[in-house]
Amino acid sequence: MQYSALRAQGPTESGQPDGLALLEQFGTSLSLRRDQEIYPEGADATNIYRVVSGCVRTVKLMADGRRQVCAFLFAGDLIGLDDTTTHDFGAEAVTESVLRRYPRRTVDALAESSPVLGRALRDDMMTSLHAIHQQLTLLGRRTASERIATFLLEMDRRIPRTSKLLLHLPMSRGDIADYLGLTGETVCRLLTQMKRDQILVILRAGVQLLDRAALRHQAG
Amino acid sequence: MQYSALRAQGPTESGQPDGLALLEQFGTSLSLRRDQEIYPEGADATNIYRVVSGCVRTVKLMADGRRQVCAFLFAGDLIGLDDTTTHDFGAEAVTESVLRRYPRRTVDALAESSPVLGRALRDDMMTSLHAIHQQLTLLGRRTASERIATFLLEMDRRIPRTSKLLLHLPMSRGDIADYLGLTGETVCRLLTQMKRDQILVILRAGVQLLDRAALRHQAG
DNA sequence: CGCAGGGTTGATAGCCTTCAAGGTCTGTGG
DNA sequence: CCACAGACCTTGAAGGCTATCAACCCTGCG
Repeated sequence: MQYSALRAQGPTESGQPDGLALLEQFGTSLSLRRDQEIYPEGADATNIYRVVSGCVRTVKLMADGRRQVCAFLFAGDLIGLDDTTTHDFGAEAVTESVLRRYPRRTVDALAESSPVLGRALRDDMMTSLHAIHQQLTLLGRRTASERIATFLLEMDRRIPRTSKLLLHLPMSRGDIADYLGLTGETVCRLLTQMKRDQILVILRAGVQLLDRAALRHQAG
Repeated sequence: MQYSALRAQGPTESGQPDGLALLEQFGTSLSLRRDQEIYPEGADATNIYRVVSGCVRTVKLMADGRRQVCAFLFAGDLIGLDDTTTHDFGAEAVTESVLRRYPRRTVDALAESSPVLGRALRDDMMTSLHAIHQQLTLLGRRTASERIATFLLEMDRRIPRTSKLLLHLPMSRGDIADYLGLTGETVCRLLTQMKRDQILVILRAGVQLLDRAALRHQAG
């Protein structure tokens, strides 16, 4: 059941369902409540996870409470692939989520014997690496409004759509702020500004993008 | 000659010289002038490089000239390992440098047959991944003076020392600024502030750290 | 109905940037 | 040896962008 559901969701990137399918018999499912921790920062990286449904964030905390969200993960995305012995980031459910868990030891062993799986994992890792590289310039060199525009385009690309018009944003303004290196208030203000500029409409469950060209322009 | 020099430098991390030694017969050396480009952003990742001597920066440019320095690399560090088909960053020599170049195809093939080399490469990749994760929180959530303090401690740890007291900083203030997501002026001002606070002395060729405890405190 | 939590908006402050003007060092050529 | 040009570094003044603090709204829920 789980298995076919996972295949139905498919990998986010141009993937090989068959490669990852090899893993399925070694996976176990787990359900998570909103804000439930999957593993803390610094935990042993004994498992990797795959998002079946819902949304997950990876976070890094500072001693005084400042927080950096490293990534948001959606159906099909792998979690914890880019850690070895311990996790650099903690992982938490943003919404109620279903995950599939695979023992890292098994994954590594299978990847050695199956070039297809090895390639699929490497591709996934490269995708997340590319994303994190982008994030570096975003945090280091982009203005707040460029960050918001970039974020909306990224979500527009990645979030599985339930409705044609609505872009459902499952994470809070605070989560978005911690992802973009801003504050929640700034995120609010810039979204309001974009609403005034007729770039989007703010709805209860998310946003509706009206002018993607303007958004791309604003993203720089 | 080149080979023994490379071994003398050794890997930066707790490495296996023997693992990387396997590669040596397939490597060719190249010398670089100051500011010379090794490869541009987006180039095919056909080779990986190892810094024998000198200092290299990896950079990402925006259309309007804004620049993000992703990393500084010193003797023993590998360049381009975390790219697959194309390089996410360009690479340039900060100072006159000597590099060793290895065809990626050869590296991959050797790594498959040699677990020792494979492990050495994976370790190196994880080190750079861990560093880039740190960089994310630094750029997203740290103040300017925390960034500078963190930077100085990183350089204190990584730069090969020629003198007991002097920490030679081969890169310009502008390079440091683009690495930390600041401006050159801010880097200057904060270094001057640290000098006033007796944390360091600014010398012609670099700095001398007087109070590493204070520096760690300021790094947060 | 009241409460709690997130979202929105406003006022103010502060950090860092921008713009600008010297200062210092290095390499080059007379 | 000296003069000079250029690049980098340093320092100052002013401004802008974003954070902080605060109030209010809205919604969902007990």
